[in-house]
Amino acid sequence: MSDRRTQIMEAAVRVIAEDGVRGLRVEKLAAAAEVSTALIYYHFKDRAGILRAALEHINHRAQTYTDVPATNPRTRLEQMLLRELQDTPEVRQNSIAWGELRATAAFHPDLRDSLRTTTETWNSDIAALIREAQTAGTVADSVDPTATAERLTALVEGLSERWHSGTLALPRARQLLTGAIELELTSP
Amino acid sequence: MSDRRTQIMEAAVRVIAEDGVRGLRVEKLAAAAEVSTALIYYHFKDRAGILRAALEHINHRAQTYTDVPATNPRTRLEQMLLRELQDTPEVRQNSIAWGELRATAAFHPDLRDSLRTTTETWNSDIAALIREAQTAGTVADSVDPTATAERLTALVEGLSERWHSGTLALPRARQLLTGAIELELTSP
DNA sequence: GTCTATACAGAGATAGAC
DNA sequence: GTCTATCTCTGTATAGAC
Repeated sequence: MSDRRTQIMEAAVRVIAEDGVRGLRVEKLAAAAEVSTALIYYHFKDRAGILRAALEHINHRAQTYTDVPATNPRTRLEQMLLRELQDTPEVRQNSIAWGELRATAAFHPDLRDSLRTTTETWNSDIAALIREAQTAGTVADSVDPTATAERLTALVEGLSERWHSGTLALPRARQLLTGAIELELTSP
Repeated sequence: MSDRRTQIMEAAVRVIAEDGVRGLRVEKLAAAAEVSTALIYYHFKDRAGILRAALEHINHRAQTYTDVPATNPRTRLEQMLLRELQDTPEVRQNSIAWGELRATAAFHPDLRDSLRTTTETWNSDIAALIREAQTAGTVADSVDPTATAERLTALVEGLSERWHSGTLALPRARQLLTGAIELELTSP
């Protein structure tokens, strides 16, 4: 991928995080990326192409920025999940943009494949961590890693959207998530 | 509110559920409502007015359609939550439209107040049900009704969005939710 | 590869009759 | 209150020079 493409995609994340997919205007994207609209069309063909590429890009960012210093698996698990609920520009941008793409996928089936892949990757990363923790003895064997991972990541998304829509304060969101992790990992 | 207004708003829910907020075209709305575009502008002033009213309308619908035949509190709780994850046209429409509303609120702060109110109502309804179940002895007293309600409703929203975006099959979503309810209501 | 300038379509909004 | 007809503007996309 050329430098220009990444430059435009980085700008796309910012613009989408600010105005939403719904509010994405090619001209504004061009301004944000400091290039002409024509160049954007040259690289991405059309608006749908821009969106597809932006999704891939956000996807890629989302997969990588969650790495966390290695301590014990259970702590890493908590940190990985909590990291999505942090008020830093990078996380906020990514999280908003990611939410937008999810929402958009409800109306654009062509976006779904890559969305599904990323979600599955995230789920199985979390599930793997749970299994590690089980091996280490910090989590009970009775816990179902797959289902637990699916629930926790879905909860993160739900909390995250409430945060961004102003329905839920961030500290409360983190608190609720911590409670859920506690509950999920402490078997009956 | 006049009949015409409600007629148009009912159509708006359908159109938004189908195309999203961004995909809402006044002309299409007019066709769906079987009126002229001019009439819509007459009643709602401009596109923003249409949207505001539509979101209020969705809000209102969302508050009412979750009533459930009275059995014991715990069962009603499960049914109220599971009801959001059903593949009937009405639920699907409402749920998609509601998701759109939430997503849109991230970029339109003026929508947040009514959104927050509705969410809080939902939360406290669920919390009340949990307290009832505690009184009835079906749920342990150690459960925190407020936090549990917040987590469960947020999870429903997360699962719901995954369902609509094609990331998660509906039966699986229901299964995960049931599991979460089980976990939340069965204290350590 | 990248720009400036521009064509073109589609959607929001209004005028004016009934 | 409601319609038909139409105006205007915004945003997508392309042509063509460099």
